[in-house]
Amino acid sequence: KYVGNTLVQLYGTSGCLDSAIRAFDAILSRNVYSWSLLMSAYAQSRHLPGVLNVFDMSPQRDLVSWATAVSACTQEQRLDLAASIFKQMPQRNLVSWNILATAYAQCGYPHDSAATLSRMPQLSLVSWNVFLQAYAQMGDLQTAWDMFQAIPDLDAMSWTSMMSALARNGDLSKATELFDAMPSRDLVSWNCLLQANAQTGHLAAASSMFDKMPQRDTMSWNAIIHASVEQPDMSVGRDCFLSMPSRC
RNA sequence: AUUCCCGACUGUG
Repeated sequence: KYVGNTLVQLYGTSGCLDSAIRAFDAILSRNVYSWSLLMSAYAQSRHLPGVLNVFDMSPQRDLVSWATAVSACTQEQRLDLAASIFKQMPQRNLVSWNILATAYAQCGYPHDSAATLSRMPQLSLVSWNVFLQAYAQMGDLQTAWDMFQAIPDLDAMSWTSMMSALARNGDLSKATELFDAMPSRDLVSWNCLLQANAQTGHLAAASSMFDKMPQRDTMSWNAIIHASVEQPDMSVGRDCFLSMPSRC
């Protein structure tokens, strides 16, 4: 029933902006979802003017349309635009506020991010994760840790955020402890600790992780190749590079 | 049917 919208989404999320636009043009009866999906397609292709243009042309705008617009400004570091659009929103929900808090953090203002979150009447798990990341970004690992302990229903992002903060702070052993304690590990959590080891010269630990990983992507390969090249025997890095599949 | 249904927010990079 929503074949047209689904096509726009499919092309949009895979970065085929032109195809997404053609799919959108082919839709006979566009609804508010169609317009949002086209905005998302532009956002995925990092084309902020396109996002805002579609937003302006939309016959109807709902919370999601507004949220998509603000979020697109955020990824281009346009805090001024994000804040300006946020102020004009006719309604706001929890997600809107989460996006604003994310905007502050991503533009280098973790204190404003935390201040925003602390004024919110309700917090979701996403909010808590942004909160934790804001304190980590300020370098306040103690508060981040206290928050980590207090968050109900921690998810993979909470665990990886905390682990990443510890690793960035130079506490590789605590980061490793956290990794081992995680209820489930995904590619991002593996890559995070792999990179932490690789970037600090722990080639043995990095290699061991690399071998044990259930899946690897280009970031995993990049991390291990960089680490291999940083040590005296250059042939290790070369062999590693040559053994990398063209698609992974 | 504000409850179903196609869209928005957070982690490595």
